[in-house]
Amino acid sequence: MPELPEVEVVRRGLERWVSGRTVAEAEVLHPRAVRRHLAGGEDFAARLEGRTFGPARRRGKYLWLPLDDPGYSVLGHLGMSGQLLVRPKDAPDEKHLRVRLRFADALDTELRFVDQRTFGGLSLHDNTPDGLPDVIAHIARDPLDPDFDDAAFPVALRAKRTTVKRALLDQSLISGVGNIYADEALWRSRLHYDRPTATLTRPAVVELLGHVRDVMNAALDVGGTSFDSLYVNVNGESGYFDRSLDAYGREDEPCHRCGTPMRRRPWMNRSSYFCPRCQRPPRTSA
DNA sequence: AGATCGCCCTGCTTGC
DNA sequence: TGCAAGCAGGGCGATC
Repeated sequence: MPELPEVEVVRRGLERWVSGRTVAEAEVLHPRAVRRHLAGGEDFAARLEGRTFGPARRRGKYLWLPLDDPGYSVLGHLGMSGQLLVRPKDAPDEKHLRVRLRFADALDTELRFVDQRTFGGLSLHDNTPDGLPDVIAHIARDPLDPDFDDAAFPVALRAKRTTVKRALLDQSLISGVGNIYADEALWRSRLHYDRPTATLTRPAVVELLGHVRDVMNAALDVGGTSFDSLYVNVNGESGYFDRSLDAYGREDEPCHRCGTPMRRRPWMNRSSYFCPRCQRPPRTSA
C-alpha cells in the first residue's frame, strides 16, 4: 500500500508531468472513485474541463492539485491500492481504471486513476485561506513538512490521554504515519505500542519523532529514484517495497537487534508487530 | 466533545 | 481440489 514516501513520489511525478496542463476531458468510470460529490461523476468531470492544474501539493497521504479556477483544488487519496498513472493515450485501459483525464495539449499522455479496492478517490473542494482543501483542514502537518512543529509535538502527544501507537496514528496530531511506520518507529525506539503517552519523557518523544522521520526519509531515498522517464508510472510502486523492515510483518522472525522471535498482536482491527524483549509492555497492560 | 468502532472493497492466503 | 473465511488497511461518520 502506498505510504507517505510513495505518495511524495507520486506528488513529484504529478508536478513534473501534470502541473501546468489543461484538462480537455474527464471521464469517471466508477462512481465510487469520485468522493463527496453529491452532483455525481459527470458534474465532477464537467467542472474540471478547461481548467489548468497548478503545482502538486501533499499533506500526509493526501495529494492535491490547485486549479486556475481560484479557490478550488482536486484532492486525491490513494487509499490501499490507488495509483495515479501518467500513461500514453493509446495504452490499453487498466482493469481497475476509475478516472481518466485527457489534456488539451500535444503531449501524448493522459492521467489515470486506477484503484482495485476503491478505498481511494478523487474529490473537488474549496480551499481554505492557506490553500488547503477545506475537508483536510483538520489534518496535522506531516513529519516531512518543513513547518512541522517539532517543539510542540512532545507537548501535544503527552497531553493526549491515550497510548503511543494510537497517538502516532492520530491524524490531528501528526499525519502520514500508517500502521507500518508506527510499528517501525516504535521498534527503533524500543517502545511498546500500548505505552501510555503520559509516561513518556520529552526526550523519548523527541527520539520517537526522529525515528518516524528517519524511516520515512530512508524509504523516500529508495523510492524517489525511478520516476523521471517518460511514460513511467506515477504510481508509488517505485521499488520502495524492497525496503527492509525491522518490525512490520515479521511475526516469528528474529528481532534484528536481539534475535528474540517477533510477535504479532491484534490491535484495533489491525496488527501490531513488536519484539517482546526490546519493547516491554507497560505494567498496566497484559 | 472527544474517543471508539463499524464499514467501505477486492484479491490473495489460509484452512478445512 | 474447491470453497469459504480471514486478512490487509485509512479515514469517515455514527454512536456513546
